[in-house]
Parts: sequence; structure tokens; C-alpha cells
Amino acid sequence: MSKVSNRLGFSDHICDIIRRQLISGKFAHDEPIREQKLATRFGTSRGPVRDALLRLTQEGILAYETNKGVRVNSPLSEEERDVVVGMRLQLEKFCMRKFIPVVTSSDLDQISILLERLSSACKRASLPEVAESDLALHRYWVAQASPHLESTWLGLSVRMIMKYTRLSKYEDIEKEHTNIVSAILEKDLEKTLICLEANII
Amino acid sequence: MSKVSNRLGFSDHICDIIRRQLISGKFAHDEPIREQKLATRFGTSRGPVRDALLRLTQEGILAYETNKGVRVNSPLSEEERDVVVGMRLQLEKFCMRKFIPVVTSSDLDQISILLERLSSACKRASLPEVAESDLALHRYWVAQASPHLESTWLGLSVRMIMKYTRLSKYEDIEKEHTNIVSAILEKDLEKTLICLEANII
DNA sequence: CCCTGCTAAATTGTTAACAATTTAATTTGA
DNA sequence: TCAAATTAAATTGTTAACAATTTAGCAGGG
Repeated sequence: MSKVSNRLGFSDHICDIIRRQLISGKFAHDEPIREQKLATRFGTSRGPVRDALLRLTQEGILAYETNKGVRVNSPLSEEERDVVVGMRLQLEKFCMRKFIPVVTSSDLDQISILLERLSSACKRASLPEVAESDLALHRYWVAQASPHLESTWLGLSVRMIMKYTRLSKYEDIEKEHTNIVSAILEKDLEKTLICLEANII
Repeated sequence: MSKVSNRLGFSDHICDIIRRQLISGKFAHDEPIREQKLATRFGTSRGPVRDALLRLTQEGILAYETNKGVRVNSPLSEEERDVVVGMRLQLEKFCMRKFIPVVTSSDLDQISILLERLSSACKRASLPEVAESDLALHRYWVAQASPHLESTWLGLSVRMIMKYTRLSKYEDIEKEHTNIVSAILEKDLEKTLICLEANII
């Protein structure tokens, strides 16, 4: 309702697309990424591509080395992933505590739409769309509760999702999020937190 | 010992300098930052400056809006800061658990040097140097224990430090870090964690 | 066969110019 | 005088060319 007609530049677009491809496993770990190649693919110059890669570097998805460009970051160890999961859970529970008491009917509409999109993606077993709509749903309450911490949340979530993506069963994902959303609809904070913990692992 | 002769580009330099200035409060919150101004100040073109600003945006220090550039992010609320503190503590305790068992004498030398630098800055009551050497010390064991999570850690720490910087007493800072380091020297994990918790608040 | 040093290609780093957009100032009309 | 429309300035977005660095290939000598 707030920001309108925000024509976002090439750079943002490229950033989103590459992030999506990274999540869905289009690139191998440690694979180097060439600026010119992406530039020609997107029909732009290297500038916007560079911007996008820089941002993804700071998110931790890509690793940057001076004069050598960026490459896909090597995967987290089990232990590291556990830590990231813990941090994300801590953050998202905080957001939920802030969000539930002030949730509006407009919020509920939005969330329902996002859940519907996720369910649809799960039924079609489309990995990229599942990953993206999963993140989009969680992102909604994070952005509502604490826009300041949205970028922090994104970094953690993307790192997390890149590790386990292929293993999860789509039915479980759909079920878990249905549970979370129905708990939100009931404005039952405790129940919501429990469902969150079951989902973010 | 690992990376040698790594001539890092303008971009990295500018990034560090601006981050330092932000930490030490040179810019007001919500103050817009102009690319050209910085470029002339550093004697470069807008390209490297843009790169640096992009990175700081992803760290959460700056906020970016398409076609409007970046501005200093508004400060975290008390609650948000508490969450960030909790996440950082979780991360840094993990790193300490990994680090202590495998610490080498070379590590101890490095840490002693960093502690000495911090003490010196505290005695001179130089805010920018205190903030920087504080971060540099903590960064050491994070980088040793889990380079993958270094960028995550940096984002959290900078957000944290930007909020309380002016309040802290330099003597306390010096004391707390002396305690942490001596606990590390004794390889006493539990004691180290307790000292960490007393410091990261 | 392997190693060193050189050459050429590929790639990133930087710059300056131009295009598009936003912001400020000014004019115009009621 | 005030408000809307118009113009001008400032600022960001994008591009292409050039510089610096790294990487790969190759020749020559041991």
C-alpha cells in the first residue's frame, strides 16, 4: 500500500533472477561466474550485472576475490547450517511476536494468496517456484514486523535453503505452511511459534 | 599466512573507510549519501564508490532506493537490537567452540596483537579506533572458525555497534576483552563463553 | 619428461560520457 | 497570493572503451 510505481532497475531484476537460479541449483558449487556471459544473456552491459553480483556476495551466496571475480560459495557444513537455522528461527519468532498482535485483514488476504501460490508450486513439484514462494511467504511477516532486519533475514534464509533444497518432500512443505498460516488466522501466537519451529529446520 | 600480496582494489578500501566513518558517527541517520561527492573525495570515479555503497547496503548499514541512491539506515529499535545481539552471540559462541580446541600459538600471537591495539585505542579514547579494533578482534576467531559465516557476522556486528557506540565506557571495553583473551589463552571454553556473553550485550 | 619463462587470450577494474529519473526553481494562470 | 505546470539542475542508471591483472598455452632448455 505504501510504495507505488517503483520501477526497479535492471540491477534488481538481475539480482533476483540469479538468486533464483542459485537456489534452484542451476550453478555448481565453486563454479566461477563470468560477468560478460551474464551481461550478454540479459542483454545489458557488465555494470548492472556487477551490481547484482556484489549484492549477492554480501548475502553470502557468492564469494568474491579481487581480480578474480565471484564464484558460487561452497556449501555450509552441517554445523554451520544448524547455527544459521537457529539464528533465523530466533529472528523469525521475534517477527511473529510483533506481527500477530497487529495483523490486519489485508495481511491475511496477502498471506492467503502467498500460501496458495506455494501450494500450487508444491503440487506441480516445481523446485524453483517452491523455493521462491516459500521465501516470499516468510518474507511477508518479516517485512511487516521489522523491515530493518529484512536483509539480514534474507541472507540467512537463502544460505539455509541452498543446502537442503533437494531433499525435502513437497507435501511436507505444503502441510507445514498450511499449519503456520492457519495458526496465524486464529491469532494463536504460541501455536504459530511451534509450527514455525517445525518448519525451520 | 594464507593470502599474500592480495592487492585489494579501490572498492574494498572505500567500503572499509565509509563503514568506519558510519560506525564512528560521521553521518547522521537518514542522511543521503551522494556518489559524486565521495568519488571526488577519494579521487576516483563513481564506479568503485557505487560498488562500495552497494555492499554496505547489503550489510544493512545503508538503505537503497532505486533512482534515489542510498542513505544511512535509521537506527534499530531496542527490541530489534536485542534480537541482533542474540543472533550474534549465538554465532560467535559457535565459532568459539570450534576455535578453542584447535587454537595455535600463532593464533595467540595474533590475538595478543589485536588486543594490544584495542587497549591502546581505549586508553586514547579514540572512538573510531576502538570500534574498529573491537570488531577486528572478534572477527579474528570468527574468520578462523567459520569463514563462511564471516559476512553474516559482520552485518550483525556493525548494526549492533552503530546503536550503542557512544554510551560505552572505554575501560569496560578494555577489561571485557582482556578477560575474553585470557580465557582463550587458558583454553577454558566455558569461561570464554561467559566472558563473551558479558561483552556482547 | 618436466620445468621455467615468455606470449597471448580472457577476465576483472576503472573511467568518462551519455541517458533517464528525480528534485528544485521558476513561471504562469486563476 | 497560491497552486499547478514548466523548465532547469542535480543525481542516479547504463554503456562502451580502455587499463590492469590473471589465466592459459607454448616454446625452449635442462
